[in-house]
Amino acid sequence: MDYNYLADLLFPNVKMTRDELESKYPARNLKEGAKVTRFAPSPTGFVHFGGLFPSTVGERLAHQSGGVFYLRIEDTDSKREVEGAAEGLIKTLAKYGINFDEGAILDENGSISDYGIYGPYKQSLRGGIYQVYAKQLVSEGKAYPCFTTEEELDELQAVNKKEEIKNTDWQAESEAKRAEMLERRNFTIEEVERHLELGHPFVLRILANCDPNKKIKFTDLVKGTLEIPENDEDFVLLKSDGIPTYHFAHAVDDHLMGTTHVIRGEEWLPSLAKHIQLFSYLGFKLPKYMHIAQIMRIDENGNKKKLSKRDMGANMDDYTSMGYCPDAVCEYVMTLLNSNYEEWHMQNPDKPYTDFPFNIKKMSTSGCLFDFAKLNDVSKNVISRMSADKVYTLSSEWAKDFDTELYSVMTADPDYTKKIFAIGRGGKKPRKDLSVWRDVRPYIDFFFDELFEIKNSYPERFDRKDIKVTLSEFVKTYDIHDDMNTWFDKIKDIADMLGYASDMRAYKENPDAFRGNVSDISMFIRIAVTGKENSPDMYSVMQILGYDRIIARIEKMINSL
RNA sequence: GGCCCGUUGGUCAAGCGGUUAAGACACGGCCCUUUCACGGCUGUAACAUGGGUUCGAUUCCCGUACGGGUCACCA
Repeated sequence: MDYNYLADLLFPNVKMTRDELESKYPARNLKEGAKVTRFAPSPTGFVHFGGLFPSTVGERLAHQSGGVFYLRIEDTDSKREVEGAAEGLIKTLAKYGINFDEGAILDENGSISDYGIYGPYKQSLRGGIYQVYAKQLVSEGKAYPCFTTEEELDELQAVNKKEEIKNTDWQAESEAKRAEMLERRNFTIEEVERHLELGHPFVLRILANCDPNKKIKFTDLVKGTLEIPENDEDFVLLKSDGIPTYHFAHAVDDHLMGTTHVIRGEEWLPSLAKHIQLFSYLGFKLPKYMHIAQIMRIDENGNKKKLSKRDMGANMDDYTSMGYCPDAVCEYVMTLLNSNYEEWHMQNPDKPYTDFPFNIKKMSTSGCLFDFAKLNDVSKNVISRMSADKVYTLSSEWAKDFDTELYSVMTADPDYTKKIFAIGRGGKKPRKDLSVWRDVRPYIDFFFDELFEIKNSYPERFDRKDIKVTLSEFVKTYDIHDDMNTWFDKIKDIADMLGYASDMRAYKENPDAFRGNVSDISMFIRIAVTGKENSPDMYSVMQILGYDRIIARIEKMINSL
């Protein structure tokens, strides 16, 4: 077989040689140890949590080492491509601190363009490049055209249509398929010419003359030493439309773009043998690989499942609508990625997570379950460290998009709202009431008459008459200029008057001697003023609400009792 | 079904041949406290399983079970 002739037959328009092509992509000039990583999503939808994982690893590794982190769009599957997905991806990633040095970027018009000399960074624009390598492989007898149609293939592997067949003999089926496929490798130049003349489409397959019984020892930076069987599958390199498959594009692009570390989910592990073979056929240096564990969720049956796009917590846009701070999400990701992150953070509470020395060796080899409780805790701490101003700014930005009523109320008088957020904030032990911006409304609503409604919500156990007396007495004596002690002494006076203990210690020693205690008296007032049984410190709350509002609310409550 | 990966408390996980098997979240109790939130103290709770190797295995090897992934002209 004259492979050069076959190559010309198959790729008559490819004139460029591999050397000519590669001269356009010089080696990167980076310092020793600098890592070149990439995020290479296919634009089929939104960014999901599972995608934030590898991209965070890539970003950290590259930027921590003085290397390059770039974005490549893997849009080789036109059927699944979603309009505008790539643009959305970039914007979302940016929110989470995933910024690219190179690659497909958003220009000032908001559309994708190339930045860097290793482009194009959209695979659909790289057709000519793949063809050069494809032609080379054919001319070396390492790849061949296959004219089997998709329909014929489907018949062969009815088995692979998963669900339906649970009990059939997979092995027999796949052997039959393999035998059939092997047949396709026996063709003559004349047959190829005939097919081509008839305009039959073909795919380009790799000639995988490997022995699956032989194992390759391979070291993955996360998983450690792996033993995988050699690839024996004549997988597709170029689809019938001339566009490469993931495998082929991965080899060519990561070689040309100088990727040093390929970071991807462990679902790629089964195709690793294909990639090793391809790199070797092509004479490319194999990059280092990091197959990182998947994020899991619990399904209806209590089993772990890969967190998929549909699941709660998958879509990053959901985090935005719930009001999670990107910083909190990033920190949570770090805790999952490097188990010593939390310890480091406790020692360096004021440093950004980007100062943390990210360590590949500390990465988990097993998948982890997504845990909202933990995220909330991280988030609560992140918010508790913010200034009142910042909380105001961020929460009102959120409310603008997701709670317009709250937005208009809270932004009407920014200073007033900021005072609310300032309660219990800034000290060594700040309040931690807020995990997400969605929590803001129930936390602050009673400060605004527009969102506040007087209603008798006193629990049964309280004596109505005592409540009434307490409220009237409070109105009589309340002076907003009182300091905290004076203010509270007045409340204690009411307690004494009604036979409630003003001294908690005395009450605890002999509860039966009193009708109740001062906390009950406080509660009478709290419910009238805030409508809630729980609130931040009452003195501060009242200082912010102001005399008129307090008195009005209490009097209304007295009348409703 | 083949192949690959994994398995320490409810969750995330330290550990890398000898430990009272850390810590964080969640949960319970106590303290502080006018409620809440915070903070302090404290409690329940784990090495999937069977064989080896070894003076000694959570740690190393083999098997089993269980879980996950994958088996496309998708990535």
